[in-house]
Amino acid sequence: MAVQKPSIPKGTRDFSPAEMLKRNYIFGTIKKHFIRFGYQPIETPAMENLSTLMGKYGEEGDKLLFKILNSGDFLSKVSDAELNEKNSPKITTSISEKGLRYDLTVPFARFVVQHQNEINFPFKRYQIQPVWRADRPQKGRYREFFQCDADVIGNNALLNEVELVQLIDAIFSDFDVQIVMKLNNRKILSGIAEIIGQADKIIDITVAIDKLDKIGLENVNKELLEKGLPQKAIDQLQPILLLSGNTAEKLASLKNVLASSEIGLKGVDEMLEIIQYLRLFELKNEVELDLTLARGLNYYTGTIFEVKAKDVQIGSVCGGGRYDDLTGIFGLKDVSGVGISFGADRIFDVLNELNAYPKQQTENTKVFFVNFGKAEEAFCLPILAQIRKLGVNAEIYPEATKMKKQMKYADDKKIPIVVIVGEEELKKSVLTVKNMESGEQKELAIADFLHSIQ
RNA sequence: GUGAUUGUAGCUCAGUUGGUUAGAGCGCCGGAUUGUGGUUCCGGAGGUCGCGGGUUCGAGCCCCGUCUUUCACCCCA
Repeated sequence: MAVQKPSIPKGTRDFSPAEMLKRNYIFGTIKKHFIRFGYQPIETPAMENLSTLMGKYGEEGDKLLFKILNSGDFLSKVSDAELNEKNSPKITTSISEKGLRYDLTVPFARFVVQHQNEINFPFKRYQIQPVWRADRPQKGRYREFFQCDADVIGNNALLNEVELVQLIDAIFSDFDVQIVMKLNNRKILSGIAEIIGQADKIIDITVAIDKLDKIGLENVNKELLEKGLPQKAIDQLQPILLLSGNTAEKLASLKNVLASSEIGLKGVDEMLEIIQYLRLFELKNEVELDLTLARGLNYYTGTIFEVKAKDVQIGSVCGGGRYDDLTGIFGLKDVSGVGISFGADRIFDVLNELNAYPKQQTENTKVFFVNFGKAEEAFCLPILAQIRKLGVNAEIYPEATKMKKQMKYADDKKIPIVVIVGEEELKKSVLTVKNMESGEQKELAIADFLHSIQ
């Protein structure tokens, strides 16, 4: 076979040991806080039945699903007529019945329905796994990336939302990254659509006003007009989009504006309750009501969250919301859930840009033994075993090659302590211990050395 | 899916209007130093110029296609 140039698919990445150390720090930190808030781990398969995934993420989402070709002679079930039509979406259902998961929330809803009799509600689960999306990669967007999800399902109380805010605050404080937590409520957005008489256009409206920050009011209005909203409705929308003041003031004005919309008022009340709760404790980061926050996923029905890093431009690093009926489609009615998803890969990019990793790397090798030959090995191996038993990371070079090469190996791996045992040390039954940072070295008795590294 | 952009040594990049044998820095390997890394000095290996086609006496350079990189749009962690 001809030699082929090695490569990986577009939008995917390899991670080196140095990068994995950083990523494990991110996953470890997030996981630690998930557990502290009472979440329990689950995992689901990388692939789901396509029927589970299709139609959950809107029209765009369906296009961005990676589909898996059926095994075997997958074309045998497709008629010549269908093939000649060349209608890809139509044929997809005949040749593919599995797809890679697009997020962790929909598989979780499926999991909950499938295991409803074993689950103790309210069920707080966390899940840290990769997801796949077939869009074009660009800054902060990959085709394979990790999400770290925490969801509470089977409970309506707004305290769940409040705890998620605390969780977000705790995690980013731990990372030492400044963020803004933006909150909104789909019911408020529905109320707004209702009072301008465009309830059926809710998705177009939210998608357009989501861009207010980015493209400005004029362009948002232009887009709304293109989507078929009457000018009168757009005019009615203006004062709402331009609401100013702090969160409490905005909510007070909204209460007036949405007076005739039952659902809108409900949304305002929910936000008010959350704000009340948030007065009970201190947060390190700011929380604000952002009426332009819409979030694309259309299964959200209540509170929606989005978190942006203050010092790095990279889109949102965490997002989520409440979904009242995601399990309904799988046959379990009236189970509401709320959850958030941390974008580990974006957090990775943010921490890289800010160079915000802790200096202490606990996963690295701490003690390295230079290998001088069989007799020295026999002397060192029991000591090495004891060091490991003490919980200290340690290794020995696998063969007696040139010392220069072994020292360079230790230096490259940034191992802080090198133990040298050659003929002389062997005679005296001692260790020469070198501090790689200072360059100092001294002779130590075995017991003294073991004591010093504890 | 739309519009741009990128590709030359392991990495970062030079390479003249198309003209002999494609260069540098870093890294790698060896030596100076048969028991000492990170600094120094000397030497060496490493390239089908992303891939395929075309124009030309001649292509790393021009044209077409394709893949890849990065960015924006759509959408989104």
